[in-house]
Amino acid sequence: MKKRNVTINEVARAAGVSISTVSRIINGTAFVAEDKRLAVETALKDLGFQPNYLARTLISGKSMSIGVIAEDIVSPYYADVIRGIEHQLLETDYQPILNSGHWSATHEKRAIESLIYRKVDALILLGSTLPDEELLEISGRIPLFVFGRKVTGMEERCLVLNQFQGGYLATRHLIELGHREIVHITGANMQVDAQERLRGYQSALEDAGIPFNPKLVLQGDYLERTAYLAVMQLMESLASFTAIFASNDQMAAGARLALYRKGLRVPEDVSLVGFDDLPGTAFMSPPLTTVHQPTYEIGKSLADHVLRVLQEENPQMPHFELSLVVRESTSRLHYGLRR
Amino acid sequence: MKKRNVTINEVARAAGVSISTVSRIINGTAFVAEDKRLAVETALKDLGFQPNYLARTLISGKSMSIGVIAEDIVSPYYADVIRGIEHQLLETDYQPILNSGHWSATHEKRAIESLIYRKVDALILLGSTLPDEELLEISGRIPLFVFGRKVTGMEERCLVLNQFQGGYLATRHLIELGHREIVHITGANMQVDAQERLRGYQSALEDAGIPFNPKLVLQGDYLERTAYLAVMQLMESLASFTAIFASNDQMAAGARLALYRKGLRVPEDVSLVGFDDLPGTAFMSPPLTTVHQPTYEIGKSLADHVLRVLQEENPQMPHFELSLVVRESTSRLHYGLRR
DNA sequence: TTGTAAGCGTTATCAG
DNA sequence: CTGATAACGCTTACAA
Repeated sequence: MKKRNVTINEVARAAGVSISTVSRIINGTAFVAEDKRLAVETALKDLGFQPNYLARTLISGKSMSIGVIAEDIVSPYYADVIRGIEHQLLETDYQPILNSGHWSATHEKRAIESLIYRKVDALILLGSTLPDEELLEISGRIPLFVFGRKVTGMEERCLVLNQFQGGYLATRHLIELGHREIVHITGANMQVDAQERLRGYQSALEDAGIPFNPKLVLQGDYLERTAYLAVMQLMESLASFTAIFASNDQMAAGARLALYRKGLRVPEDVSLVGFDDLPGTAFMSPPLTTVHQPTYEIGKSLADHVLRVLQEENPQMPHFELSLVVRESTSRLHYGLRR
Repeated sequence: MKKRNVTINEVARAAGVSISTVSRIINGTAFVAEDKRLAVETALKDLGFQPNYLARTLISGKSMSIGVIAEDIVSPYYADVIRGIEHQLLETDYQPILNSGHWSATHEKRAIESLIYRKVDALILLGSTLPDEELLEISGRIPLFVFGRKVTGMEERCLVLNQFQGGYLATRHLIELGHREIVHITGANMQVDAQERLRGYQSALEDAGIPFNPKLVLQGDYLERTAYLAVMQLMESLASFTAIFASNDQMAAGARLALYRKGLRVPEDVSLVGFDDLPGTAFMSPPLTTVHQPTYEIGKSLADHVLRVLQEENPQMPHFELSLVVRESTSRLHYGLRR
């Protein structure tokens, strides 16, 4: 079943020309007499010639591929960025090669080395757990681009969103609806985005003259279960609150289930805001008010940007804003109704 | 910034040996005198030598990579299979190279050719829209494995789940709870799995002596919006039903929102069953009863199987069963309460 | 045990 | 315009 691959050599012999001529025709590098061109072209077809990528790349040094490492390919958040990258690259000769970092510095490092070893022309990191110095060092070896993380020393290669602003927007929205006892469920402990969103929350509170109550800040980890448990516990402690701002949509779902279990309605009894605007949150019941991250567009722009850099164009890193999407999980506070 | 890559040649010169000796030490192919070994090893370290994958692969013909093409990497369903594949491969020297088919034969074909061109050692298709003959032809060029689709002529390379049984299980569950007016929202039109699930639904109905009512079958496409719209319309037509079985979890969410909009409770007024058991459905409100597909395990087994085949082990393709996960979106029919 | 040299399949650089 | 021939970086007979 395994027919040996036909090489440029056999084509040359079949067409009665030299291998250089064949190469020229394949790549359109130079003019070739009409008759030879014809002979070669039919030989190419007849033998079903397929160029060998490895041999090509070995010479040119360009693999026409771009490595993409996401913390987690499964996460819908990164998946959407990846979709954008893929779509943008579809029109070009470049191929994305995907890999996961699994939120672990070891795995990430491994994935990076593996892709460099495979001679990808550039590397895009969708989130990263490696220390700045290490990323800088890698950046010296290969064109490196990072999404979701500012690396000092290579700021112009980083695309970050203003998560602080997102947290602020979400919280201010709740405040404007009259809420003052607003719970915040944080993201994974040390993660920068999570910290920024918390800061946004605090800042909005402060600007509205609402004292910060640490008891209303619940430690989460971006997963449904933890948020669910935390909110359950909060309610059992009889704490008083009228709104919840979760640091991502998944935790908002967890919180929503806790409220459901305790017979609290959303938004009549408790208003709920998420973060990310994952596909699907528009179809939660009720549809979730959340902070939209333009992930797909980011993916497209990022890929485009990388390509430009590879073409030595020296473009500006694109910039994106977060925006609040008001749906049906938030409503004006009904005074007199609280726990 | 671009230091030229150090080659085995420079290492050899630095260590005062020949390139073959260096190669031998790197690959452990043969014994080398202790002193030379030491010299080479320090040279390797000092120069920071990194072997060139392309040159290696050009010779060996093995790229130590496995191409994975999913209809859609973003779909949580396939993403979970991919996660399984990745995890299994993590322990080996093999690298997965991911790509999307975007539910289009053209894109899929393109992705396949691209990966073959890149000399992946095997190809895993997670779903496929190409005709059988084409897949067979590809299978002649490279070890090919297909998940979610039976290709005649290469059955032993296909891993399929019994979707009929899943549909049957879901429907029977509802019947056992006393429901007789059960709506089914189908998956994308021509897709085999969707057809099988519908057949399972019909078969369960028949076995219970419940006449099949085509008006209760709603045409879906696996997306929330369509299911939402279809159920809204159904309710406005004043059709009578007490349960809904959606062909996937996303459509179940869409249906759930429609019920929510009309003030119908789940499961008190209408029972709801999904399909897939995507991460997150356990945290819908209420947690969704659904048919579990062991996607992660499938990914792991599949990768393991591919590796074995590559090692000429001739293993049996693993087999998996679907199972019903009963959560809180279904309950016994309250007689007298219906629309 | 070690080195020389012949590939692997292309592209690039020369002369002609 | 075209054809030798030298790379590309590495592995692997084949000698020594």
